[in-house]
Parts: sequence; C-alpha cells; structure tokens
Amino acid sequence: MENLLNNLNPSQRAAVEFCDGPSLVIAGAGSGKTRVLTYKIAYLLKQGLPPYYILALTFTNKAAREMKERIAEVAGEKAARQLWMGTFHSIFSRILRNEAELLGYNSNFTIFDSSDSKNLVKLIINDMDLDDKVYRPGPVHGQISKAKNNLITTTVYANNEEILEYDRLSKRPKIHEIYSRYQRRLKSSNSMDFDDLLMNTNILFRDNPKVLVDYQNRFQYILVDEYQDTNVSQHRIVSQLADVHQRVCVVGDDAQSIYSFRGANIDNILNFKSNYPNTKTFKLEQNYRSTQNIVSAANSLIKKNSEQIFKNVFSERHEGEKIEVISAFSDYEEGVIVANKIARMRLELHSTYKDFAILYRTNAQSRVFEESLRKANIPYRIYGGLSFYQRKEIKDVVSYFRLIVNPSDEIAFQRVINYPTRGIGNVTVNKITDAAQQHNVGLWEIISNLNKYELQINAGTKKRITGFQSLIADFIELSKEQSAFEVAKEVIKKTGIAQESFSDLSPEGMSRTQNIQELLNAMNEFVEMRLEQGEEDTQLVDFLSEAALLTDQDTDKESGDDKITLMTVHASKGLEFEHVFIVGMEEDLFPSSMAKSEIRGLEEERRLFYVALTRAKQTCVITFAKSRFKHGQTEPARQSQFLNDIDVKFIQTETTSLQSPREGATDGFWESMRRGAQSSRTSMKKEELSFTKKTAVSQTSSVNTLSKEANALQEGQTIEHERFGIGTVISIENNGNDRRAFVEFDTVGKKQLLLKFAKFTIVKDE
DNA sequence: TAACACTTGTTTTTT
DNA sequence: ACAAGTGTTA
Repeated sequence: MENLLNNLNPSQRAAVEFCDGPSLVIAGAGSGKTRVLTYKIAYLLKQGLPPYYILALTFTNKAAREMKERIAEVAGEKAARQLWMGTFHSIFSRILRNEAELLGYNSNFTIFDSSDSKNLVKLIINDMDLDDKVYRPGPVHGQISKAKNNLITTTVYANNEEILEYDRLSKRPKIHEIYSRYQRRLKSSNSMDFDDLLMNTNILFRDNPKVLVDYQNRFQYILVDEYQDTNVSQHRIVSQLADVHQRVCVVGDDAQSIYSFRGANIDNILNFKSNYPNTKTFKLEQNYRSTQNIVSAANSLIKKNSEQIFKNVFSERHEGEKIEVISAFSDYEEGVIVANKIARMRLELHSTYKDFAILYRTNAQSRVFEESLRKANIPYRIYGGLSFYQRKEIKDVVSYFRLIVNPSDEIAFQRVINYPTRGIGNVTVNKITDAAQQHNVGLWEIISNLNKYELQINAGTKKRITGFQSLIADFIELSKEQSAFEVAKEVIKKTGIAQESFSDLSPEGMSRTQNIQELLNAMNEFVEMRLEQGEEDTQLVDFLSEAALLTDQDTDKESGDDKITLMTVHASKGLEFEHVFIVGMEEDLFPSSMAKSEIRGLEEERRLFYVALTRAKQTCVITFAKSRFKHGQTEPARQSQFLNDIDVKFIQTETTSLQSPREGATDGFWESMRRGAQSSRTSMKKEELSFTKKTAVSQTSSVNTLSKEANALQEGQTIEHERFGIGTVISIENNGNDRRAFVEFDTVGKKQLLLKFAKFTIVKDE
C-alpha cells in the first residue's frame, strides 16, 4: 500500500487518506480524478473495510467497469466484485427489485426507456382529448421528468401554485393531470421510467425508515464520481444514506457540469459544504493530460463563466502547439479538410488512428464525417446515435420479452399485439384499452378473460386475441424453466418473427435479421457468462434488468481496433485523445440555439466547450463552416462566439484552406460544392444501407478474446479456478471463442467452462 | 384491416 | 432529409 500511495501527488494523497468525514474533491480536468477514487477504495479495503460496505456511484456503466478492473489489480478480483459499484440507476434498480413489494410493485418490473415514456405520455394525451400540437409528448415528458428529478411528486405538483402558474402561462395547464395519469399507468404497468428508479428510491427511504437504516448500515462509506452532474433526487439519496456516519466522498469538477438539461444541479457541488458543515475540501489542480497551451486556453475560456469554484489548473508538460482554427466553406468541405488533415498528421506524427477523435455538438453532424472518412479510407467508429437496443426490430423482440416477464407492461403489449401482423388492428386494440380503463385493470387481464369483460368483437377477432394470449402464456410457462436464450429462440420462432424476417431479402431486411441474430448472440453470451461465474440468474428477467440500463458505450468490445473516434462532446466526458478535432464550431450550433436564451444555458454550453478542449493531450484543432446543410437546405453560418472567449495568444488561425475559391468564380464554386455534397449524399444511399448494417452489427460482435492460458489449456492439466478451486481438465471442445473445457473440480464436481470468460490459472501439466 | 401515398414536424446533449 | 402520422383505397 505504501508504494501505492507513492504514486500519488501530495494533494491526491491527502484526498485518498482522509476517510473520517465528508470530503469534497474538486478535480480539474485531467488531474487524476479516477486515480484518486480507485486508490481511495483500495485504501479503504486495506484499512479493513469489507468491500460490500462500500458504495461507489459512477456516471456510466463503463466507468464502473473500468474502475472495478483497476481495483481488482490492486485489491484482488474477489474484493472488486463484492463492491457496490455502478451507476445510480443500476445500483438503485437492484435495490428497488429487492424492496419492490414495499412500494406496491412486483420485483419483475420493467424499466421504460425514454421512448417508452414518450409513448405512454402520448397515449394519455390522446385519452384526454388534448391537442397534441400543444401537448407534444416530448416536451410534456420533459416537464414531468424535471419534476421527478426534483422530487416533486404528483401531489406536490398539483398543489404548487408556482408550477401550475408556469404551466398556465405556457398554455399547458393540464400537465399536472397528465403527470398523475402517467404515474398511475406506470404503476399499473408494473413499470418504472429512468426517473422513477431514483424517485422511488427516495420514496422507499421516506416511507420505510427501517429499510433506510438497513442501507445506512450497509453502506459504511460512499463515494460519488462526477458529482457536478447529479440531480436533486440523486443528491437526496446520497445525503440520506450518509446522514448518520457522514463518511462520504464526492468527486467532481464544477467546470465540467454539462447535464442540467437532464436535471443535474450544479448547486449540489457548489453547496456541498453547507450541506455537510465538516466537509474537508481537496483540490486537484495539476493537469497531467494536456500541454500547457491547451490547459491555458481552456482556463482562459472558462474564466468567462460567472459561477464557479476557484481553482488554478496548471500543466507541467511541454508547452505544445497552439490550437489551430480552420474555417471551411461548407460542412461538406469541413469533412474533407478534417479527413485529409488526420491522414497527414498520422503520417507526420507517426500516430495511430485511435489517437484521433472528432467531437461534435449534435449526433446529426456525424454524417458528413462518415462520408469523408470513408472516401479517405480512414477507419472510424461512431459512438452514440441510435443505440442497439433502440432499433425498431430489437425493441419489437425485446417487447415480447418484457411482456413475458411482466404481462402488465402496457407499452410492450401495444407494441407486439399486432406484430407481426395477426389481424388485430387499431379498432380492436382501442376496444381492449377502453375496457381496461373502464374496469381499471391491465390489458393482459382483459385478453385473458375476454368473456368476463364482454367485448364487442366478432368471433374471428376473438379467436385471434385468444391465440395471442395463449402464445404469450406458453412463453411465460417456458420462461419459468428455461434460460433467457432458450426462451428467446422460441419467441423468434413461434411468433413468426423469424419467418417474416428471413423472407425479407431487401438490404434493410437483411440488416434487421442480422441485428436480431446479434441480439440472440448477446443473450447466449449473457447466459454463458453468468453460468461461468457460478451465478444462477440466467432467466429473461435477469437479462432484461441488465439490458434496460445498457448504453452502446457499454456494449463496446472493439476498443482495441485502430480506428478514429467520432462522438458528441457529451459522450466524450471522461475520455482523452492525443489529437482532438472539435468541429462545427458555429453560432447556433455550438452554442446551440436552444441553450442561448438563458445565461445559465450559455454558461453550460461554454463548459461543454471546455470539456471538449480538455480531452486533447497533444493537439487540438477547431473547425467551423461558413455554410451548413440543415433542414433540407444550405444555410449561412458564422463562427461561434466561444472562439472569442479563448485568449488569442493560444490560438493560430489557419487561412489557407484546402481549396480556396477561384477568383470571380465564387458563385459557381459554391454551387458545385453544394451539388457535390448533395450528389454524394444521394449516391451514398445504396452503399449506406450495407454500411449501417455493418456498424449495427459490429456493436455487439465479438472478437477472439481468448487469453494465452485459455488457448494453451490441454486435457489432463490441473487448473485453479477462481471460484471453483482446483480441478482437472477432462476434455476440451470447440475452438476460438466457443472453446470449452470440461473440468472435474475437487470440491464442486464437474463443470463446463467457456474459456472466453473463465478465470483460472494452470497449476500443473500432466 | 393493411398497404400505400401523401403530409407534417423535427433536431441538443443521455442514464 | 427523414421519420412518423394521416388518409385513402382495396
């Protein structure tokens, strides 16, 4: 441990060693924040605190996984696995499943993603006969979500004059009623949305003091990463859990708070000290990531914001190159410039592709870069956008799973009742929904007892409905015995999805088929991995509860490939790259026109830019275009005001662009440039389909990840398995990723090990 | 009820 | 430019 602590600088070390009360670690960009968290956990373990007493909350699953791996290196695999470490959403969904009955839920509850939530809001708006142009599902759900993140329950909402007045002024006085109905229908669907996972945890603790005490005792030490991005609901959970022992350490950087649109409240970090009067504050100010020039440029930018905790971030690395600002004539040219520059820099600097990242404000901007990179033969990987689980064909299949696990799930029900088409149309579905509302029961209850509820439907329709009902009922039975993978195969087969999908030979259809296949593969892996780890939870419900909180960053298995990275600035938080391109640096795009109305919004955009800048280790290039293709036409654009916020002495403006317009031919040039962009866009179409297919599939496709040991393993050898102990290899089957060993263990008997996952060492050769 | 053509809104960021 | 929603026809 001593030599571990020697790896830290004095302020990092001080932050790690203080464990007796509340502490706030203000960590500048690149200052070794994750390092401090990791070492601190290792330090606590070393002090004798059992791992299952530690709660560590991260912002993404990926961050949790990486931190676990690092802790495993210093404190051992076993301890790392016993830690309560994960995102707020995943940790508390686990707790809510355990305590579901206390809240009137069943532990099989479904988790709605935002599109499910919006669908439900839309159904309610229709039921209430409200004008869906005034009450648009997106913003209405946004308003509800904001309320929930601020712990404003339906009752509080309906009695809060200020909020009601706000809704009246925005011409949507009925939101409080939509909110109540929304919550009621979530509950009758035995479902929770993302915000419920946090709000219901608060309700659980509020209404069940004994349960709260249990968890207060369990979580002896609490660590929270990215505290600047927590909302009121999350803050309240943490402060209740830490209320008694006050052993809590939060880490964050107010300058990197970029999620207020999701309810994050920067005050949580700014006011932390007043919440915990005995707080000890540590500041990590040395940036180990970036050149002095980048750090100074970022400092000069963030100084323009009014609200912040004072700190002096500095770098002792070399001065480095100035930030290069390049202007392009069009978004299309911007793409070409960036692609060419990356190709050139890679050769000149002897870099690899994975040293490069292109960061943009909106996902929509990725298109142009995909195109130019493909033309330049530069391998790339896009993060974000439509994630695997949000694809239509995947949602359809997953909806069957949801319905099987939780027949009350109304949204899943509506999604699959007529998919694949089985002659149950809108008219019939409406009759079912009406009956459900009338008798105040779920849709499943209605179709399970058609006669009882006297639906006005003809015999043919009735037969089709009962057919559907027994189809699902059979799956439910099956799922009690079989693993998620086995049930999934049956679902695909028996519902006709397989048949429908395989007979569609269009490129889109084939891509859908592949994605479904990929889902099955993922489920198979899930089951095998669980079995390998000696866990019995391999059923559909277990798969769903994990999959619902997965983002596509979490399913990334190809990070080893040499590809450049394309992602939004938001998605880049916490990452670093040698060379960063920040593109589309234009007014109304970055800062976004949406955010500019309020000062706080503009400051958040500036922090977002700060985040983008501080991702770069060596070089940072900023580009903007003078015209941009949006909403179906080319519109003029001008450079972002944020470029003026960086002190000019850290910037170098590139005037010679790739191709400058010929004199006197400006108009013609522009035209051809635009046409060039257009035609290549349209000509891309066919090619693009096969391309989307590739990316979609690649998200979960696996590579051969067998370790040396796994490849070397032979019959007759003795191994020591992490869980099962000592055993002898009886036989080996298959090869590559599917390579398996049958092993006779001394204590637990015969086991099948999937070598891709198995954790063991070879003890003795025969 | 389903398939097709036509119209409309939509684009900020995401657990 | 695109997806989702609306309306018309078979």
